[in-house]
Amino acid sequence: MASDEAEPVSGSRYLDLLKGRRPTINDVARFANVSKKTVSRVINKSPAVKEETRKEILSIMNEIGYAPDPQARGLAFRRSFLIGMIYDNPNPQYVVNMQQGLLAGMRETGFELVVHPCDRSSPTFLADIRDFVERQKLFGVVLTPSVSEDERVPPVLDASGCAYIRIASVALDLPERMIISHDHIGAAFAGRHLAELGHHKIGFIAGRPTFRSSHERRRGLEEGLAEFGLKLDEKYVAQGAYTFESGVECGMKLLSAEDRPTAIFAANDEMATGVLQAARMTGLRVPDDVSVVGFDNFQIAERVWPRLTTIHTPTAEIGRLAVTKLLQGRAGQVSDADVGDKGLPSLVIRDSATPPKA
Amino acid sequence: MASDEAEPVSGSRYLDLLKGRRPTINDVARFANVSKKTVSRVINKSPAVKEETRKEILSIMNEIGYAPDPQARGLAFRRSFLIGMIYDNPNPQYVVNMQQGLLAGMRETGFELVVHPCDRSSPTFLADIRDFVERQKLFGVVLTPSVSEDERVPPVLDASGCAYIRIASVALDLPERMIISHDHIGAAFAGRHLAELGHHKIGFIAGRPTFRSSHERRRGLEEGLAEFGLKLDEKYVAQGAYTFESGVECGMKLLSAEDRPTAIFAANDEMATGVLQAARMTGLRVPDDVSVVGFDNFQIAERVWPRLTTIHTPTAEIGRLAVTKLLQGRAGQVSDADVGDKGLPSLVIRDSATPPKA
DNA sequence: GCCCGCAAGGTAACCGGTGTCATTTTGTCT
DNA sequence: AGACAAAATGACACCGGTTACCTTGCGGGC
Repeated sequence: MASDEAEPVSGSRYLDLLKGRRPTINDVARFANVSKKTVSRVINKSPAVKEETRKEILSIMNEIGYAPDPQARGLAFRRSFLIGMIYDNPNPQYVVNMQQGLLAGMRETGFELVVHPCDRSSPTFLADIRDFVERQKLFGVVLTPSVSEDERVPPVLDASGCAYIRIASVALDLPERMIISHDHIGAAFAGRHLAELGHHKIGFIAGRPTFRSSHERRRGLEEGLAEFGLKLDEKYVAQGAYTFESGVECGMKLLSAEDRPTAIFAANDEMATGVLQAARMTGLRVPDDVSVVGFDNFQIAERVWPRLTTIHTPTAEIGRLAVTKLLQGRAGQVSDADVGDKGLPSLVIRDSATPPKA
Repeated sequence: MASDEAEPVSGSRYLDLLKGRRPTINDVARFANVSKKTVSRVINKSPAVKEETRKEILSIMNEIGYAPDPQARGLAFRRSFLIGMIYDNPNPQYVVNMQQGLLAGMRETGFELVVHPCDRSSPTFLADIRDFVERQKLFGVVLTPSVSEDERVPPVLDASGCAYIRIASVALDLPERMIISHDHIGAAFAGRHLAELGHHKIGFIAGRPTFRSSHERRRGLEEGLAEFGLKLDEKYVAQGAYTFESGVECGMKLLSAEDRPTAIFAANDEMATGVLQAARMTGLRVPDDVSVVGFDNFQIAERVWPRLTTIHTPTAEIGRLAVTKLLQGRAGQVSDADVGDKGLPSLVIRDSATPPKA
């Protein structure tokens, strides 16, 4: 079964008494000869119910296909069974992967996902979030970069009694409120890989500086290079904005310079794709004349030519961990939010990076 | 204001009586010296309230920042203020564009969007949908291809009293339950464009046949070609699956044949991108040796090389129209779901299609 | 045999709104 | 001024659960 709600068994001795209505807690109570409070105890896994009674009630629930009404429950709990995803990341692939991960984490939990894009630069930004969270009495929200990095947000959520998990590339908060994507570890793979290939003149295209990941990815690159005694030369660094267009622009700048790098690490695949474009425009071949490494391993990395060597980020997995942590501590939830390195980035070698020619 | 809920005015004569609680309908009633039923009438825009009373109540709501609790309202209404998006389309760009359109359509309405991917081939497919819709008592759902084309779904939704709008490339239902994307009109542009460029040997790569759009796009192509006395030759038709990989495969098949087409219309951008790949693998240049036209005009069309000439589909706009229609008939809703050709596809000329060389 | 304590379950009010129907107010006509 | 219909408002139960608190039954210690 894909749901925790059982099918009503046809031909049940109770089913016809319902006259097609969806069963309520009162129906269950009536059929089981108990008060609705006892049924409520079963729903909420209270230990104060005799095993025998519990079995009987569960069996009746199953037989008539009863599922508690989240709205009524929420009203009494003063909290809904909805989880919000608040985001401002413009990359569709990121958004979808993240949603998929969140949904995977909430499967079978009875929670539903409400999506809420936002604009951090809007004057009503905080009021929007507060309204969203308070009106729906959200159980919790997952924040993704760069909203997750905005320090004005957590106080608003706390004031509304809304739990939250911040997904970011670096620790910004208590561990129980964070899922860290460790971007610098991924970027270090890129640095090491390019150094191992024999590159010395390595360019870097940074992402939008309001995203911590941009800095983390640079830091990681430098760490990786340092292991081979290499240093990132400031003249090979360009300031991008995580967009394709900025990748083209920065690529042009770096590649048309007198002294150009033999390899470029772009802080995401979009910009790496832009570099591919810039290389074509400047008559350079990838990877023969210049190697390119991206970051994210989104679909586009496999669709462009040459296919991008890049850093894989387990976006969906991170999303799954995020809801798991958010729901942690609730009855029946097992904490498996620290499953080791499933949440870590890794290097994916394709065709866009080779040793430099001569 | 981004929300229909006003900020509480600080220093209000009432605000301190609330002791920090969120105001309820009882607070408003108390302050206005009316019964909560009258307040309820104002909330629901009942005409049976004297204008003077209404003004007074609205002013108090505004002053204390009151917003009705959707959960409580939903419980009484036996319907939530949630709208579901049920989809199985694997293209992230489509999903995100659609979500964006839906959200645009629900802005300021007090409704929220709950996303629900599904698997049409799962044995629990229908039960999943029923559970989702009934448990949350969804106000309505928007169905996108190919779930929208599954005739088993509407009866389930009807039985649950859940409104729905089906988005599809062709009419499948009553007009008030459909938004039609008219894919054949777009595909006709492609056919006309290639014919006008002087192509005679035109290939077509179909999408997954379980999507109506695949057939509609073929039909459109044929319509466009027919206007120039051209016919689609079956030997230039390949059966794809809307994926990049299938595009590569079909591209290889078509391009490595003895008698190859001079132009290929792929039923979406993903497959067109695959054709680009296949052309490279067979040593053919695009557009010099073979022209390529895609469909969708998703981001990838601008990121590949050469940039794809393609058919733009206003996915977000269609989504906006869908919720508008879904919410139609509710108080205060103006029907603008038939705003003419904003919802129609159009041709976007880029670099992948030129006249054939000799 | 009595009292206490705990396990198991019940009662009634409440969460924040809406439906139904009764009641009061208002305006109009004679 | 009185009668009466229409307009405006209120009382109360209810939506489907939960919390707070009370009752019951039973076993053990003295």
